[in-house]
Amino acid sequence: MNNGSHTLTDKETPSAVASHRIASLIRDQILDGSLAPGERIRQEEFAERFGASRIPVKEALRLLESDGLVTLVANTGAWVSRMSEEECVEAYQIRERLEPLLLRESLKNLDDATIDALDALAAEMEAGADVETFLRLDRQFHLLSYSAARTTALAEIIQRLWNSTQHYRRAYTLLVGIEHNQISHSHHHLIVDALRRRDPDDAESALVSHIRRTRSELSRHPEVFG
Amino acid sequence: MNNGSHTLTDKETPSAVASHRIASLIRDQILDGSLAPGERIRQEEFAERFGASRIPVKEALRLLESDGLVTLVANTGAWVSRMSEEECVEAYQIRERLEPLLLRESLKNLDDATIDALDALAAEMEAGADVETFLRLDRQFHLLSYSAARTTALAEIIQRLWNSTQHYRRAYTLLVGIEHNQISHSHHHLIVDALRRRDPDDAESALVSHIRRTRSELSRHPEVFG
DNA sequence: TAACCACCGATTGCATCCAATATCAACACA
DNA sequence: TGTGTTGATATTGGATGCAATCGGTGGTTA
Repeated sequence: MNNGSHTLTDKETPSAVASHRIASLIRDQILDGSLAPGERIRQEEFAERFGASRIPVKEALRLLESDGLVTLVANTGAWVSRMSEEECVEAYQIRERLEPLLLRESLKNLDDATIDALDALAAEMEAGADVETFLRLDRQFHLLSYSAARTTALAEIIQRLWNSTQHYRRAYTLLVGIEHNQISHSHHHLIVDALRRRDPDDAESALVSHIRRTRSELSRHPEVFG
Repeated sequence: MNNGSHTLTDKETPSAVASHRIASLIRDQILDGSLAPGERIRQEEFAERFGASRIPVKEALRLLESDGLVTLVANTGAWVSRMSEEECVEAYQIRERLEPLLLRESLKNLDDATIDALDALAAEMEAGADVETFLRLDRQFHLLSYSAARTTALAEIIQRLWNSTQHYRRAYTLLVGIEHNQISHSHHHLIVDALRRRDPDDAESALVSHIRRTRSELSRHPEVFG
């Protein structure tokens, strides 16, 4: 889905094809926050920005629409998708059911070196830094914990959900500060511990409570969706 | 996603737009079996068949690719997606986690009349008929049981999974015959019973065992994927 | 005889041009 | 003064034509 370094499914996307390349560029801009929800995307403007015609931009927007990142209205235009609180909560409900399954699948093939790396990441997060580093390390931690899974369709659905909620996750973290998310460190350690013991059920339940906690936190801060 | 009558999410797809209309037509052909997995889809051929240019066909193929129904290779062509046994099993693993959630969400708003209708459908299936009727009623039963859910993203993911596995479900049923799926009737009755008692946990577990049974049956008949 | 290379047809990807549609502002009218 | 209507403008959707790329076939050579 994404050609960036922070990808989950590295399927060979022919980025030689302009429409896919453009889709990746726009996607990155949405994910890193330079394109905020509600902002309009004009085909002509982006076409000349990327030095291409409007056709590949149009197709790129279609791709992003199916990712849920862009909302298209016929004969009218394209906007960066805006999520309501209900939609975001729904995404977390789905993640709560699916990510444990992905973690379980990954655990089947997870080697000790990767578990050590996860441990190191959890410790590094605890050292504390700025919000952007916190978000980056958190993403890295979870993606690495899923990296040994061979279930590509599942990974793709989950990556989609991560992407579509990314903006609101950042907004929430910026709002409450990382010190308010200290409890996440405990969750991460619990997950690493369960993985090291090769206990899939325990790993699942630790991850469930981690995701559920974030969901309820988001519900307590509806101003993120204003 | 789909403009046909057998749709789950009736979001206003502007079918005035040619690319969406064409996507629906091709999707229907894939779902009803007239376009089998592995078959090639030539842009020019389908363009003149639908009385349009190649551009909307190309965009329609992109849409179908993101639905997982079509596989695109750059500068080479498009084929109806073919699933391996592993991919199909993976789809069922995901369904096993997600559909119970959708059923639970639906149950919150399900009225008694709909439950009666589900009961009637379960009975009608038991009366027995040909394979095609069996498949149609089964689909109708489950979609109706989900119809009161307001979680659109969840419904969309599940519809996608149904669509991508539809061909293999049909192949399996044709192979073993409907009499071999008598046990499904019991599952359906269990689900209706749990819904009538407004017991979400019981409804979930009945549905889980229903889906899991189908998954293991599919694993026992790998020739479906030959 | 088998393997390798060059060429050619077929098919898709992209750019340019034209048509259709929505948005917005000015204007007439009650 | 408020409202409905109508026109101009901006923006997207689609058709045609050309360039780029892939797959197969024939010929050549070791």
